[in-house]
Amino acid sequence: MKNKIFLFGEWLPMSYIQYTKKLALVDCNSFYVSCERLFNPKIRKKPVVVLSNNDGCIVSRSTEAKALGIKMGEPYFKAKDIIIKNDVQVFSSNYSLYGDLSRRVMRTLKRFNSDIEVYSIDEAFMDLSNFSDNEVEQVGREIRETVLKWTGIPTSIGIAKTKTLSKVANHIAKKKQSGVTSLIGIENLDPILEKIDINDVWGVGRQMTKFYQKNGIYNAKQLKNKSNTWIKKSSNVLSSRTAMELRGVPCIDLEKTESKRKSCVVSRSFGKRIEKFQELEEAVASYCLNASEKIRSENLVAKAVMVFVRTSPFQKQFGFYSNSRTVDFPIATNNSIEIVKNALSVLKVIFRKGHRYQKAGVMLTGLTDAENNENLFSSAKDERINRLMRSIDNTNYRYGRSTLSLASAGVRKSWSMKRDYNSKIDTADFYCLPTIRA
DNA sequence: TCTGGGGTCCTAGGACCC
DNA sequence: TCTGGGGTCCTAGGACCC
Repeated sequence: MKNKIFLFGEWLPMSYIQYTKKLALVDCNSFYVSCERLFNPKIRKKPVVVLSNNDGCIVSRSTEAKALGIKMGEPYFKAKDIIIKNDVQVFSSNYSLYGDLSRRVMRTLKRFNSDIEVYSIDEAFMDLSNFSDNEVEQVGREIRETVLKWTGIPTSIGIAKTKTLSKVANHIAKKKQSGVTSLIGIENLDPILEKIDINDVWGVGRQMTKFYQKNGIYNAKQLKNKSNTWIKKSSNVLSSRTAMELRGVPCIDLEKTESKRKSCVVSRSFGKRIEKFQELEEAVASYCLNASEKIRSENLVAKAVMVFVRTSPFQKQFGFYSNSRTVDFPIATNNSIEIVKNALSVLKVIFRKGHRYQKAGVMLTGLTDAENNENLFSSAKDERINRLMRSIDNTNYRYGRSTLSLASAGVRKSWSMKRDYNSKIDTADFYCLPTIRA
């Protein structure tokens, strides 16, 4: 319990009594849509949506699209009528573009303060504690303007004493012209928290919303004023942390150093339903190649691989089938060949003939540093395999993914996902540079 | 006809041990 | 025939996030 102090019936970080923090949450507005707009001025004022993988769901909406009543996460086919009627511009997601623009935004933020936590592709927490209470909102505005000028991406910024409150502030900032809201220096936050629906509080999801509402808690103020004992007893520590944070007591620290991940998932829905074992085998093999390349690039090894397959949960008339199986490796590995071999061997076990498979995936678990993986059985053979993997990775990096692959991953890939509305912009690909003719 | 993908953390319950 | 209690570790499943 070093670095912690017992306060309000809870172990809290020592930092709480040392000084009060000022945390900013910077959130890119309709991030994927903003990325597409950057390279396509014609859609600046139009309603725009970006679809998830396989063109399945709507995952990003412009303000105009939101105003039309298109909902977040809604299946594309259900929104199609509104989309056609209102000439909504539709894009398949283009993750290499979004990833690249995200890095530009984060680099810009680091110019203001290197103490940032990159929380997701479009969000970062920043520590602005070294600015005074009255300065902080103006600093937020400067950050916002700079990001807009340097990257073209509009953001909203919320500033408060805790992460959960800065989420609240950000929620308010989203609706403001200036795009910046600071709750620093406000004595009584109750009138503000009262207007925040309980399901809009960070950390309160669908299940907890139902539970809270059943107990008469409909907004953030009511949760804040509920006793911690009751919350902890009827839920768990995470919920009581949320309540503490609403009270202005920081319980969730800024994570400045990005920690190594513990698992790596590659999974996809298929462009069409699959019934043949061989096609499933190809898909699982290529997901394995993908995942093992990813962990090699982060210098990790996996203790086990899990394989899963399933049919569509929405088409009950065919009967739902879902199954998974895990294999442990005798020695942690990142060798593609070994990972594929093991994954395919358990795929045989969970495959049932006669199903229309909709999705499959692999998960590498128990990831640890490759350096610490030396053991009694390491041999010259391992070194040869490592060299082979390195040269495959280098080739694929230079000439494009899956230039070098395994035969088991298939060549035709008839199962691969749909991307009918790709904008074909790739800021990380030389061949996508626009050409100018003289 | 068509419904995403990739993470983390917590908890309950079982296996196992003494 | 009667069959303890407490600890640890692991896993699966659920809840949350974006």
